[in-house]
Amino acid sequence: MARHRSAGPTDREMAILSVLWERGPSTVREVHEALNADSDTGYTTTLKLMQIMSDKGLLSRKDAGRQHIYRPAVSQEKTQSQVVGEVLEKVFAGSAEKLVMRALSARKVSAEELKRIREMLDEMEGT
Amino acid sequence: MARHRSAGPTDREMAILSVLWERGPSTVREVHEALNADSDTGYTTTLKLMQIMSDKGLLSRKDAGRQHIYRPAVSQEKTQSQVVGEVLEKVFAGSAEKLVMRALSARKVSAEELKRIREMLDEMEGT
DNA sequence: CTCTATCTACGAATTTTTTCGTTGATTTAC
DNA sequence: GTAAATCAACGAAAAAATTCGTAGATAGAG
Repeated sequence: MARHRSAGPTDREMAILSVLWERGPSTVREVHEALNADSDTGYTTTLKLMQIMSDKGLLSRKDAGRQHIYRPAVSQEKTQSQVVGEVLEKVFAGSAEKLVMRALSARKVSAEELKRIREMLDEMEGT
Repeated sequence: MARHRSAGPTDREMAILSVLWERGPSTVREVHEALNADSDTGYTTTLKLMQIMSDKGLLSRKDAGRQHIYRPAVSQEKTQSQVVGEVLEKVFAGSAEKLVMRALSARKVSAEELKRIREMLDEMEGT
């Protein structure tokens, strides 16, 4: 009697979405091969997952001869916001500050990026 | 033949850790009741999960008469960093900037917090 | 046309995560 | 002391997520 996931794509679904966001509309084969740079699962696994995602409304597809061309049906922005929102609640008790701190110390951030972050802070305070 | 989770506590495990980080060492009963403010699962569910987490090394426990006192065996800092690291890779293609942006627009951040974030940016640039 | 490769569909198996029922022990209230 | 409440242990079930095998259809090579 497991409970409902609040929302958001699963890990594998996320991986597939990432490929599609980056590559644009693609066939199962293309996604599968992009994916197998990292992992190593069968072709039908990727296919099945993409079919499920299509049913769920995460992907849309159209026929192209014998094969199908898939594209994301959800935006990267919204999905990212959704995931961040979940993590914020579940892991950081809602504190965006803490999350930002951890993110900044987790990775090198270029001077360019720091600048843009500052600009965003300015905007937020400016109002 | 599902694959290995790269790391990190599951959702429910995370919820339990959060309670323990906030409350400090607690009994199963206490954790269970703190949890059921939100969800609504049986006592034995919480118990079982905490036993599993104990086996995994996420929690440690010591006897106190008939009952056990549990405490986190992993730090909140490391766990948060770990989760952020995963999200960074899987959802933001490694871009801390993007993650920070989304986090900032996801929640109201107080002037105080903005200030501390700025200070962190200063430190990072200062070097 | 025939053979081979490739693709989707479908069902099912596996793994992981979450949940609970039952049991037996121990404490507490009466 | 007896009954009711509370607890940990354990095994198992249910749900969710991931994986793949097989089958049938279609396209392309020869």
